Amino acid sequence: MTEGLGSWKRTHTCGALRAADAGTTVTLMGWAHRRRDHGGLIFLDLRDRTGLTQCVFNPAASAAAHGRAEAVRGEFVLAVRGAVARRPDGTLNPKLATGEIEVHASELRILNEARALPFPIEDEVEVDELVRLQYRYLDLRRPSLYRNFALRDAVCRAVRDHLHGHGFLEVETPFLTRSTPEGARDFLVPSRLSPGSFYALPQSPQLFKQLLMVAGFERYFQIVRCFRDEDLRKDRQPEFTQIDIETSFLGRDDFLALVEGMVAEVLRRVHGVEVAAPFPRLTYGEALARYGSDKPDTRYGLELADVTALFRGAAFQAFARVVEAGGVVKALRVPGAGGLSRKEADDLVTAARSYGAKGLVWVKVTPEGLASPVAKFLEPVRPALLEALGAGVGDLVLLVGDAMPTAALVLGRLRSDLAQRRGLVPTAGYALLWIVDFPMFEWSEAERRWQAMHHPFTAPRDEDLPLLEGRPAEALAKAYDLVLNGQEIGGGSIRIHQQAIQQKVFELLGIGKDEARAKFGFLLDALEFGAPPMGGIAFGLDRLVAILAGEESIREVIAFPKTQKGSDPMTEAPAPVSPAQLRELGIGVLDLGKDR
RNA sequence: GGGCUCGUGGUGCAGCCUGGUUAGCACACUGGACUGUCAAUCCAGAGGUCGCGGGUUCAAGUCCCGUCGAGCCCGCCA
Repeated sequence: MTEGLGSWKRTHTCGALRAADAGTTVTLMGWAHRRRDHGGLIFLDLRDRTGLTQCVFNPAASAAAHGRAEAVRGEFVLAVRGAVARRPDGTLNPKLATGEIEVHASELRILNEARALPFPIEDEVEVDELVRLQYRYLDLRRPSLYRNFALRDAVCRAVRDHLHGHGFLEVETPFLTRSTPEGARDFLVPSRLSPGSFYALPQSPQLFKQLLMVAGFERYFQIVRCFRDEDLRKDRQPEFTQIDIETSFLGRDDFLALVEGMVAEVLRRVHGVEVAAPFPRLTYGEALARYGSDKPDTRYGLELADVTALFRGAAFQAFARVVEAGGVVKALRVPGAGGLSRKEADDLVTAARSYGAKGLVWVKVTPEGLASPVAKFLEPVRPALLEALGAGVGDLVLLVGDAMPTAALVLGRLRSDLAQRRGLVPTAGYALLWIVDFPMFEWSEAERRWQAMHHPFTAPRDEDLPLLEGRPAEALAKAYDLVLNGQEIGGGSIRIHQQAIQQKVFELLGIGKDEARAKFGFLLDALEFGAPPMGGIAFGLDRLVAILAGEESIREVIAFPKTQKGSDPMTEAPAPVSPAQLRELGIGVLDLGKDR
């Protein structure tokens, strides 16, 4: 019953025809979106990626075409030939771009049939994500999802055009490379030619892009897949895409200006939005103090306050001891939230604990005074506390006493939880923000050693170089993150381009001379052969596109994403391989059984 | 590694708390009717290992334990 295209050529897409086309004979191709069979007349909405066109089959006009249309079912692939006609008065459909016209079909070819679908091809149908992923090729037929990929394409094109226009070269770097210490868990690939040895898939092209700068390429970029074997989230996939950029001979501010131009170009081209450059900047210390986050959403207020001084030697022992030990007391005033129930208050305490706080003090400001489990201890500082926060009757005040940065981070997360729950987050608009002056190192209590906050190749600020001897905790880095609406969309730094400083940083990170030589020898060598000053950034493309598309999850902007367990329900990857394949690679699989 | 939520015809859900008729509804699907619909309408029909395994009970979709899968979160993600 199905047939080929023959000599037919598609003349128009299904989203193209307008009233002005009335009278032309056209050939459309696409999928049978919906069929309305009136016994005599059959209406058939033909869909391609551009839209819908109503085709009318009239037995009086063409009995053959009408006969074939009777057999058409959902998602059959069709070619329709006929004359464009203005729709009769009263039958125009304002919901369709093509709603002023219809095609009076004279010929119909059924190019392929389709089984009954597991779910309808419609926007806003709620289908279990597992089923969507099993039939992803059907899921992707939904117009809203197609739009996400058109948007993703437009973002990539804007990035490429902008960077090419500024002298950048797109260069590919290896996927099969070597495992490096620090950072995320590596995906490993066994080597057949060197049994027992493994490649690692890159967590990012970090080292290679620096080597391209040593090579004198000056301006490099790549839209490139990166791999990290960590647990998944709605904004984290094991393979994801970065816009990776590196430049030579640019200081931090010149580089940031260049990046701002690119981001502005993207927003202009995909959304027609003009953003003002330079973007606002906040130091890491300020962001932490004011918002309790290194990626604050500045579209709403709810800033934190520091009330440490009020609790020094205070009656409230829990806080007094924290202050004594060098900790801080941070406060968050939530205007008009004083009406929360006991359960809501308890939930806040539970959340605060899960975020790492030892506890959370909540205070309702009522006409009768303070309502709180610890109200009587707070009474002595009540006037000072209310004044410091500008709090009044009806407000809720949250207090966390702890070491920095814990106290601020806990309140920062409660701040964003509460803003969301109370509907304070604007749904439109873009708040772009640079966070700068990150610390070079953070202390890992678990490993009892310093860790690089950004990565081990990040340069310290010139004025902080001396701090590397003895006071590394105070050294700040030439690192920067770009934050969009409270999400980190990019991060980078000016790199160390002098071997001696790189060696010193490795030392502080507990990477000994021999280990550094063994794992990064090629980089250390390169730094001795005339490395230019360099710096760069990497954007999380998936996150950026998800935000621009208004999607919660990056899975909505990745064509074939993985589930939270890292599997693909369609291909059923990962899957076991044959013993022969393993033998060839010199690999045996351990039986880890129940209790590994 | 841990916490929470979910799993019932193809899809989305109800039934579970308080065990006991033939597991119900909507959409999709199949057949029929219908010449202006656009979520077409009307009539009829088919379709279920209630994720899987075990237990309690006279009796389990329902209660208990385990397990698998999905989602969200904590840890993790330089």
